[in-house]
Amino acid sequence: MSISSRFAVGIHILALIDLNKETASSSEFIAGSVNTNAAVIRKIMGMLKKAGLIEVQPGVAGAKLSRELSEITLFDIYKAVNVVEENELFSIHDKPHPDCVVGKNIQSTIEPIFMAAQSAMEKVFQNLTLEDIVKDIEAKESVQ
Amino acid sequence: MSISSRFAVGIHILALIDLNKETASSSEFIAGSVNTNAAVIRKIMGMLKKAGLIEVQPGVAGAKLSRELSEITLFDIYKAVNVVEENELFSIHDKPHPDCVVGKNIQSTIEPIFMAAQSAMEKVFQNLTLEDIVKDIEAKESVQ
DNA sequence: ACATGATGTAATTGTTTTGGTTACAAGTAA
DNA sequence: TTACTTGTAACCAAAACAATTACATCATGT
Repeated sequence: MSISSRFAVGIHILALIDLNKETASSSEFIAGSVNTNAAVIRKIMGMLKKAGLIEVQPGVAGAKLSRELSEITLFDIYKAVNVVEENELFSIHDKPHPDCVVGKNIQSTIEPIFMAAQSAMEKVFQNLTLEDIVKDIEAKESVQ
Repeated sequence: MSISSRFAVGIHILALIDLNKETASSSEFIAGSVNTNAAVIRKIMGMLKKAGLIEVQPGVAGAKLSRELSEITLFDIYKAVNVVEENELFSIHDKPHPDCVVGKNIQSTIEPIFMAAQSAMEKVFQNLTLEDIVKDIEAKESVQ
């Protein structure tokens, strides 16, 4: 099991749009950097657009960020690309036997724990922004 | 995307073995409580056995916990049933273009963040034991 | 107006994972 | 021996992913 790479690609796309501001980042160009098909990029960019993170116009090459780098958290991207449903990171077997002490109670016992675990994970993304990503990339670049 | 219910079922199995100590919990019996096939239960119990959490003997019905309830964390179970690989909760697109500023650095920038998020999630399970689960179930039971 | 090139989106495909199912070898015990 | 259990292997349908192809639609420059 693994969470879709749409999330990583989404971060890649947004960072690239910013670091490549001077020229238009077409889906073809981004696809070259990500190393995938342009249609895949357009699909993910569609999600980012729908979430209000970027502005794109049909027919015109490129996209721009809707907000400041520091105003876009990784959690925003995570939600935009829809890689994990709300409180459904962990699946629970359904219809455990209601006549059994464990079967009757296991779901309500486990659910809040799974929710807490998912929240702990998501909080990491809430505390990081695209600015952190871009600055980290720039720092690595300046060293080389 | 969702993490396999093997984890939830693993917790269910162990809690049931404990709460049903007085009689032997055969795979058939457990399957009834979980509401699935006995072969599925045996497969998961094989993982729990391999991880040293339970003791089972071929041919003889039932299983017993290898350690005290308080000595078995949810993280132990999580690892035992192998639902998420080490540091691979999030997948990252591979072979981004090395001639691109973003493509060259994105992986090393994102990886530690993804690891931190996964760790935050796993820590929740490290801080909970089967004892917490069983006590919670017993508490619910005593109210009814 | 028209050609060019871009985005938006649907349909298809191969691969992998999941959970369920059947079957059966091998062990245990009355 | 008989009955029951665990341990596995094999197989299947369904779902998710990422890649790919195709094409409608839009924008722009000549």
